[in-house]
Amino acid sequence: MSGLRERKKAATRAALSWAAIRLTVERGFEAVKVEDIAEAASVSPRTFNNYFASKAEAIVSRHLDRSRRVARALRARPSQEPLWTAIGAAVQEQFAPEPGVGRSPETSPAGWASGLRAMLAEPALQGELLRAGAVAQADLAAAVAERTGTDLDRDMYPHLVAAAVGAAVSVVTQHFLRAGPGVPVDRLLAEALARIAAGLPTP
Amino acid sequence: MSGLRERKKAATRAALSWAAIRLTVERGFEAVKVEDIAEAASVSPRTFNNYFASKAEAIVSRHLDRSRRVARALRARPSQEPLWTAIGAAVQEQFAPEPGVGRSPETSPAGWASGLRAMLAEPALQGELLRAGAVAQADLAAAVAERTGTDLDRDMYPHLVAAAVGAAVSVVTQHFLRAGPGVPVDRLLAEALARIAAGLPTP
DNA sequence: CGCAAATATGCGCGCCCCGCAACTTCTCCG
DNA sequence: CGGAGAAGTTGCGGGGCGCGCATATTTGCG
Repeated sequence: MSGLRERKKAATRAALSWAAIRLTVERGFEAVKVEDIAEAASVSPRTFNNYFASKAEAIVSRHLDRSRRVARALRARPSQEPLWTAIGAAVQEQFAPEPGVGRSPETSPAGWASGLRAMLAEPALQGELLRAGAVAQADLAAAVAERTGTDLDRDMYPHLVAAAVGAAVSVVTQHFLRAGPGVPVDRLLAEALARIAAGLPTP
Repeated sequence: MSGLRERKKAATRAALSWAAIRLTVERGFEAVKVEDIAEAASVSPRTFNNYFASKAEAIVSRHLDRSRRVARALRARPSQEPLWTAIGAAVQEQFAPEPGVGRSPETSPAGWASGLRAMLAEPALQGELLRAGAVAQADLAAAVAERTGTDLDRDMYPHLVAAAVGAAVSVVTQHFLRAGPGVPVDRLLAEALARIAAGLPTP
């Protein structure tokens, strides 16, 4: 069912989200009006709100989509694989650095990075970002429950695993933004997940 | 420095937060206007925004305060105590059920509980709640760094520990609201923390 | 008691989010 | 292939909200 309609809708959604991100990184969250985003996506302001309930939602939309794919990736792993091995692979698969994407041609890498930091420092964005993480965790918990034969309603286990994975991703992201790209993301992710799977003993 | 000024300010803040919570539980988030909260606290609407930047912030304020106390409690534990023992105690200390508090005299326990659920289901609230958790985690990470002699900027370890604890608290809360008070909170918390400290092995 | 600082309040602006009612574009089936 | 109907877009308008600014009031202190 990928008619013209669906494709156009997806395109508009992506254009809006991308415009929201780009403009916010360039000018700052407060300085970007919904009208600007709509215009950048060649759409009426009213239409913006048909796709997203807020500026923050639009900006976070990409992160949300990517995070939700982790659960799908986990289901695709062979079922005889140990849980934490499968989780590690599923996460790496989604958070691998995408070649070429993620920067506007007009902006210098340095300016982009600092704009990104400023954007992620925005309180309104942080809340939305964490909410996106929570949504993704619900998906992931379901996948974990399937794989381990636990009950989503009665057992805390799948929720704990999902929350721990979310915590790892979040911590790695923050660390990466704080310390800069000295160490590649996949190494950091592997380290974080390994520590958690080891019970976080005092080093 | 606890002059009349400070005490009055704290009282107003508490009154506003409490009014926000009570009214939201009774009527629902959308149905409560800032004006109502201000009136319930005998304060002008403009003053509300001198204390809180949004309705959500006011509602979450109590949860935030409580969560931040965990770090303080951890510092107060004897330093020869094993890390996870100390953390368990510090968390339990803050999230122990408070006798008598937490309900308006006018409302039935059942109505209050269902109102609470509805309130916590509100997207805007969830974001703010998670943000509060993130703030508390920063405090907690600092306390963990002190205790374990790790570096907040260079090591992910203290952040991972704090995030894991936050995840545990969050999961327990959700489970408690989902399954009802069949099992006491302190048992659930103990179980969640124990599982994390054990590395979340598949059960 | 009286002044300086902190706080509370009133006013007004700009923006955001959404419901509603046309209007346009796509889909699907006879 | 053509027209009915579904789905998407847009303009309009309103209710609230968050906040800057100026003013009035209260508190702390000498």
